[in-house]
Amino acid sequence: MRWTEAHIPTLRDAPADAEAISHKLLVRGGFIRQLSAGSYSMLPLGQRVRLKVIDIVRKEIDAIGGQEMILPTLHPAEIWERSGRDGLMGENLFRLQDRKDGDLVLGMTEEEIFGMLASELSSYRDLPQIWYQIHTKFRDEPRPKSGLLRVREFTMKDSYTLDIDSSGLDAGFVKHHEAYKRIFKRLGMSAVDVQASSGAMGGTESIEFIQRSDAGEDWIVTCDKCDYRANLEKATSALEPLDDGEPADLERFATPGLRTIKALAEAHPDIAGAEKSIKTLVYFADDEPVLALLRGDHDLQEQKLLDATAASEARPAKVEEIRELLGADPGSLGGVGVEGMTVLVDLALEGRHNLATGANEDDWHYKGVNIARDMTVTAYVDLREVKNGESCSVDGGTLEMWKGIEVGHIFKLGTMYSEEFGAYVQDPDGSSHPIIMGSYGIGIERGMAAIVEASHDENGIVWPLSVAPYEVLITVVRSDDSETLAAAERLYDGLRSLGVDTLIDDRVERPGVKFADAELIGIPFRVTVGPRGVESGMFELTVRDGMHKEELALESAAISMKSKLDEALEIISG
RNA sequence: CGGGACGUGGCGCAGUUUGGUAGCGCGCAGCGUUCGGGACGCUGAGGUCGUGGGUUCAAAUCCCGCCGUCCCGACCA
Repeated sequence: MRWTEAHIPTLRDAPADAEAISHKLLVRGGFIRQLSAGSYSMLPLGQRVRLKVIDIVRKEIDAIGGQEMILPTLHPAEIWERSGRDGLMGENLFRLQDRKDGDLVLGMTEEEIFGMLASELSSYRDLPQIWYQIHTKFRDEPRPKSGLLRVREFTMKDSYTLDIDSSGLDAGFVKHHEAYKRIFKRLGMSAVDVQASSGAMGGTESIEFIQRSDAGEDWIVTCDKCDYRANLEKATSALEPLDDGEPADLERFATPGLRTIKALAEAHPDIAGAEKSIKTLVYFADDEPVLALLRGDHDLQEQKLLDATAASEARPAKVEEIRELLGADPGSLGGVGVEGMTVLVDLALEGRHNLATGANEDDWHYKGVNIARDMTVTAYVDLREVKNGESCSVDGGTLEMWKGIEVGHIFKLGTMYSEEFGAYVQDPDGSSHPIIMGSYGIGIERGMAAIVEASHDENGIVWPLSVAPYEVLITVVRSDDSETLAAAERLYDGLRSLGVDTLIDDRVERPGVKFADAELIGIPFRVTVGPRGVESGMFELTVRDGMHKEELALESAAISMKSKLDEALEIISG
């Protein structure tokens, strides 16, 4: 492509209040433009990158047996009502009406539609299947932000596995897991797989792929010794064992004015240290009151509460609600004697005794609390949020926390969609089984932004070769000089005939402008062609990543450039 | 949804406190000089000041409503 024929409007200035560096660079470089909050146009340069990302994703999913199709994004709302996700997704689901007042929604993912298609299958012989599409998704995000990182309209590769049994699901899940690792490697990313919560998708197991970046919104916990990696929403850690001594009797004691665990611990260090206290939290999970009990020095991880209650929404109870439920204000709450209400106790409290907790009467507490003896516990579950520096529950290593961007997520779904949409097949014995589904997503444009977040310098983007809008940029230093331009054109034709994706900057601009633009748009290899080089028979090659320079002999420049590219591509795919 | 800020040529902004009919930088067009790291001179084009209403002789500026955008939080596959 010739720069003078291309649409590459680079800018000196970027949106000043934008937070994410990838957003600034992609706007300045002429890759994207914002239309409205969370809605972006892909300009020619951006579209080239996007298509290269899509191509890599498509090839890898094809390679594990995926069959590409394309489904509607406009869905009758009734389908989402049937799956129950209409309510589950709440405000995040775009809704609209057609001319006949029919309720429609725009798809966020398409388990429902794929499930409906799967209902046409009738025999185990039809399985397994991997179906996928690369298509637009809509989410009415409460707060789009950070450019392409969180938008309302985007492209997702969503694939779905259909299997007769859980071992089939496991196999499809592993295939995707491996394919995703290859995809992110080929995209030039260092994204890692971490254990994750399934959230509103439901299902049993899920793994996220996270690109480390401060622009990310997920906190990841990793062990410095082993390969334990988990989203904070899911992460666990090992705790030092505590000795509670001999079990004592339950006893009420007055605690006037003591409304925090800290105050209680300071006033009664012998009986109510934070580790020996119970933190009592009252939540509403889908309008159902839940008591969540944690050790006094621990914090609740709300996603864990959601997972434990299978609720789609949780919120702390208001003070008046708490008073109505338990008869006391926060600060004097406890689980002793609570009946007829879900009581979830964190695993760190299991088997503990001689603890202190509120008595559900203002200014009174219990001591000598033995959870198993004195409370009606619905379940012991993991509710605690891991803290930085705690010990790994696998090998005792030290846990570190860092932020990252979720670029992919794979789920073992189970049978909920197939049951709802009638996707059953018969096994060899003739009995009918719901198809077991898995679902697997990659956000294409978010991936692009994550690449930029991870790969840029002070002068601009450093695209990995595999997704760069062009592989080689020829910067013509004096394109008004006919001899120089002719030499550059010969190189351009030579590279193009060798199949190299080449952009030639043939603008009549000063060199500084061209160099600055070259670095901004981040093409991996730049060949500088100027009168000086034509004179001496050498072109200068600059590798964008690191800005290393070397010389190319003029007459063989195209060939040697091509072999350098092949070498680089081999490193990526090998 | 709560808090904060902003909306003025294509882009980035000043002007608003103190009302008098719009300005700067970049970019763009023409001419000339220059040009291997964001050149310079001259000339020029380009703006319903987000929008609706109000106050006023007069509104980018003051008042009210609405819309939009960004940031923090809540939220979020």
